Amino acid sequence: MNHLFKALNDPTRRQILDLLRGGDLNAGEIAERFDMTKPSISHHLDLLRQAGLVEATKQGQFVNYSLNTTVMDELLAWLLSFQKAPEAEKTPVKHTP
Amino acid sequence: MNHLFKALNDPTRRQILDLLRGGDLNAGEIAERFDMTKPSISHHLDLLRQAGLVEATKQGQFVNYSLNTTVMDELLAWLLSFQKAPEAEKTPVKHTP
DNA sequence: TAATCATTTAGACAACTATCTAAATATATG
DNA sequence: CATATATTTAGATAGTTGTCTAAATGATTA
Repeated sequence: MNHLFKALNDPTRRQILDLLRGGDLNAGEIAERFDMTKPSISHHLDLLRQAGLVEATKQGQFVNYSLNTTVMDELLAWLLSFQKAPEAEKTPVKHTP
Repeated sequence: MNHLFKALNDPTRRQILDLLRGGDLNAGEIAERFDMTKPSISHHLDLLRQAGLVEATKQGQFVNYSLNTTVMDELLAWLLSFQKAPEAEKTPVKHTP
């Protein structure tokens, strides 16, 4: 999960993911929405792609980026496994009937 | 969520969280389980504490560390919001009745 | 083919991070 | 009080990361 955590550990990259929820965009359209140069955005997109969070498909001159959220499943499972009460209660508690 | 993502973006820190699921441990007990110096572990514990993922309580000579998973809720919600289908289907599909 | 547009690659640089050793602080105990 | 134990703080260093500019690649169009 290293690549995934690394990819998510940046506000710009998380914003890109949020952006793509509205539908696919190409690299230029994504870059337009940030106050950052295109090479920088290209680098972020590369890290997202390495993590499997986005898929890049060349369409003529353009490169289309689309979300792939299946990669989040493992992380989701890990997080959820923390949520369920793992320990027995230490003091007796009246349960709802 | 920056502190949270930063805290989770390290294998040692994630291992510490996994360790603490088995119950509270003090700093020394945690350090014992890693091939790393105590100051390094202390630093990792500090970052986990900053993110709110663990709580440190001094008990005499020792410092007890315990999990606090409530901080994960926001992240969990964000991840889950990606899972639900956001778009209408593009081709008609027979729904289960 | 030449010119233009979209995107990425290369290289540089400042800032941040993980780790270490040495020292400091705090608590317990003879 | 003096010594030992637990933990953190300080400072140093190598490696990583985010960003930029300049150049390269690839596709479209005059």
